[in-house]
Amino acid sequence: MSLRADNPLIVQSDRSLMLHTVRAVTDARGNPVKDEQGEPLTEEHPRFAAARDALSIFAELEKSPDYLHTYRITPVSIWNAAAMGKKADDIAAVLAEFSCVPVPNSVLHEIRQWVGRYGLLRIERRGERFELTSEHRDALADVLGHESIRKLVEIDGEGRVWVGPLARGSIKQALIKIGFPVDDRGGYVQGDAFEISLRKTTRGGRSFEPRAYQQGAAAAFHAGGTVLGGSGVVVLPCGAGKTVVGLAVMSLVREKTLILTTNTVAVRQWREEILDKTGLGEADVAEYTGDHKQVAPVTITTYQMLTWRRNKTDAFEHFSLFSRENWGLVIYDEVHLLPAPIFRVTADLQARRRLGLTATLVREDGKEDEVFCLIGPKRYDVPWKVLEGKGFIAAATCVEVRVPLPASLKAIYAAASARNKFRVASENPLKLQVIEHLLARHKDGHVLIIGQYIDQLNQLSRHLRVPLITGKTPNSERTELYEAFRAGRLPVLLVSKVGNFAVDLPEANVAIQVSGTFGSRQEEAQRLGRILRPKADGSAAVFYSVVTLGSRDQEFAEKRQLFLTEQGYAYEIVEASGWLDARGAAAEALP
DNA sequence: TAGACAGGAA
DNA sequence: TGAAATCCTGTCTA
Repeated sequence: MSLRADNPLIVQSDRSLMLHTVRAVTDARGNPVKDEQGEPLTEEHPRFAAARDALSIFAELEKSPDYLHTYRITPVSIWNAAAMGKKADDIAAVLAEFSCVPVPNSVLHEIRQWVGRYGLLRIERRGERFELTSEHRDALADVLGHESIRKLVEIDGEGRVWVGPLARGSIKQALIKIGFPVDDRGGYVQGDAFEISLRKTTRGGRSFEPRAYQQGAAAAFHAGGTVLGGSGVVVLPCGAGKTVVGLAVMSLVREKTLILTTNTVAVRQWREEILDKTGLGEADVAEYTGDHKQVAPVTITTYQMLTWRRNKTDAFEHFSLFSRENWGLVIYDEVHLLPAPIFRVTADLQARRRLGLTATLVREDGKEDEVFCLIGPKRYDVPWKVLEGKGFIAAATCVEVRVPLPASLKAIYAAASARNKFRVASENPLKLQVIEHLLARHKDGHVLIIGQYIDQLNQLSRHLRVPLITGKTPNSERTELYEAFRAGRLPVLLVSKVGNFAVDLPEANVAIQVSGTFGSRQEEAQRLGRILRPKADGSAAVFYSVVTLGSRDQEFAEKRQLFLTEQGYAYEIVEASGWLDARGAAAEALP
């Protein structure tokens, strides 16, 4: 393949990738075209979108300023690709196809090494025991050189390496720490059989069939019931119907199932979905929460329930749930939020099938490798833009609105400690006028205003005369407000972080984010997800992120946008000074 | 028996 | 980097 100088990608020897989003416009003779000010004109690089989609399979987006996106290739990003069947040559071919300069050999070499390491070590079942094995004796000898590995295994007289059933998880954790992902072919114990079938018509009376990608995800996970599948993560956008993937997997596995979720609202939603779309009856599906501690062939509980203990030193009181039934499948909802203690239990659960569901594989705590080895590799993912193209999620535009800091706050901002700067900038009072402007622009919209600081939200609530839902709002009042919003009686609703979690507001088509958690990429994705339910009239959704110009607020906003940028959402940037009324303009301009 | 609320944990 | 929300249990009231 010959190198094309007009390609958008540069691969550097430190494994970072630089991708040009634009290129210079040239005339027929190849000379750069300039605008009236004499600045060179640019246009979107014609190969940018294709390169972005291809890179996202094996690299992680790190920075995304306007003209140049930076990706990084990491061991886990390569292993996830390898687990999906990508070969080193496939990855090298993508790099060569989009690169404008030669790809450093050292990088190709490393990729080859990493891909080669996936599956180099395997766990195989031998009767009641598990053997750590490899076709390459050197690799085995290599890892046994590490004390952390040696203490977890038993080596017999023939030099064969045995792993106890309870060490199966910890050995995988230890091995990935030294750079060896294990292909675990140890298989699963058989859970108690339990027939679960999908309905053709829901209880609600609508015809039902999982969509092609939902069936594809379930099939990829199940892998025909062989040891090649049965554990791993399915990545789907918010609003794309992850629950249905869970149901489809349950109908393939047909054994007793334990479902773990983040909160009780989600527990109830899972239960409703199961009753609505499968042949199971009320008595087959139990909720195990603070309110009702029931156990049935399908049991749904929360992470917190399982990790609750009376005192710091006590044992986890509800752990017995894991052994109370002979589960054949454990489903981890929102696997990117999985708390550390659950990792520890999961290490002991390697003999059960494990399905992780999430919209974003990225974790802010960097524990992707733990997810990789304890739940399993990524089995299936569908890019957001693909589902948007097919109309399964609404089209959306993202806008970053930059508003100046009023002069009165500039001194306070400058004097604030690094950590307070973020809060001062986040709570910029001029954001109020920007919101008023946006509300006027979307007079007929169903608008969610989302923020993180209660003080700020209270002020907005007073000035805008819009009701606010926070964690303190009693459940009855929440239900009432959500209902009014759904019915269209309430066009605008203010929500705190409660809005990040499972609330179904299909009508919402505009979201305005006024402040958010430091640099949380997954929070940004969740919040966009709030407005992605397809609209009855097929209209697009708009997501505004209001930030203070040139502040910590703006810096963190950039980091938050990374995940969505990787998914192909482009943030349009708007300066809001022009929207401020006389008061605001004056406040900004004071000496 | 349900709900409302407080207190502690992470 | 810190704030906010959550969950659990237990107690009180009607």
